Amino acid sequence: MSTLADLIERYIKQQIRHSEDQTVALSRAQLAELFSCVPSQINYVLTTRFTLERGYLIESRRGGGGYIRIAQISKAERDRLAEELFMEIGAEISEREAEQFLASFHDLDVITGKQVKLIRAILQRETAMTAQNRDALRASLLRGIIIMIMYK
Amino acid sequence: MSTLADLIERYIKQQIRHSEDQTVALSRAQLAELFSCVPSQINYVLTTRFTLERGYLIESRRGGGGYIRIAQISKAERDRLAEELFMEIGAEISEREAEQFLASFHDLDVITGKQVKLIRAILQRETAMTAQNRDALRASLLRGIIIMIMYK
DNA sequence: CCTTCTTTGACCATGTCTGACCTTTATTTA
DNA sequence: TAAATAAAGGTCAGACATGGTCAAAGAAGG
Repeated sequence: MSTLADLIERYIKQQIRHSEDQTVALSRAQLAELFSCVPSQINYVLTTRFTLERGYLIESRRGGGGYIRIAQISKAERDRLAEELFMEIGAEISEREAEQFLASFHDLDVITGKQVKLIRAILQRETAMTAQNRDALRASLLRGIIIMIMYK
Repeated sequence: MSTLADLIERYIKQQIRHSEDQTVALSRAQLAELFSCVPSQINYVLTTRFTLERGYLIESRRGGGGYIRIAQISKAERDRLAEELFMEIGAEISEREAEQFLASFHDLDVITGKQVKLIRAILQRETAMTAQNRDALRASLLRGIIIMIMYK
């Protein structure tokens, strides 16, 4: 049985399919009106079904002329973004930055959740072994591992 | 879906692009007339979209023959401003501040429109995951991402 | 039952636009 | 040329128009 959230999700995805550029702009209030529900229900659907992990970008604006725009990131686009992200790995990165990269690569479906854990463990283990230049080592490792996965 | 302010902003930016020296001089009253709105609407657009942080200089004069001149600053100047802007990212920033920073970096050509969207999504996603210290996390993420882009 | 997902509503934050009133500068007039 | 007047532009508060958040109640599934 479909829930309201499912219906709204389906509706939005249909709109995206029918669009030219895999993007829809909608009014939260109007959508809520269309489905006879409270506006915040729309937020619920967005936060549970149109996340970055699932390949969607959401942007919105309040006030007069406000809107919610949902864009589906295409496979090619994701690859491009992943490529860009990869280029952004500097010569040296902190543990925290490495963590951010891992999360982003995961979001872009470059690596799985298990791979994230494995890579994290590898980074920790390897950097613990050397006394200097851990950040550089971490960057090299991350780069090496990611490129292996990307071009497998 | 565009608001009046958006239309006026677009119009002015177009004028600047079509100019020789990245500068336009306009009459507040005439512009207001052109867009059928009150003159103060022009001020609204100027103060929200053509700020120094975003790379524009405004000068004006009242009285007979008065004018408003908008100038887009040079590339070198923009780089300097971007540097300054970066330094202004505090230890903790709100979502709204992050949004302003993104708009500013975008106007200063540090990041592309697509990068803005991606970064916004990443910030939202990451901050949604942790319950505390969101502002601090947001600041770190923004700093990290921007600096990687700036010095890539 | 217990947990997780869904739905709602009260309250919040932010963006836009207008109009009344103010200030500055140029031009005209006495 | 000082005063008056006209011709710009500036400020600000308030009305509106949206979207966002969060906690709690309700529903569905194990």
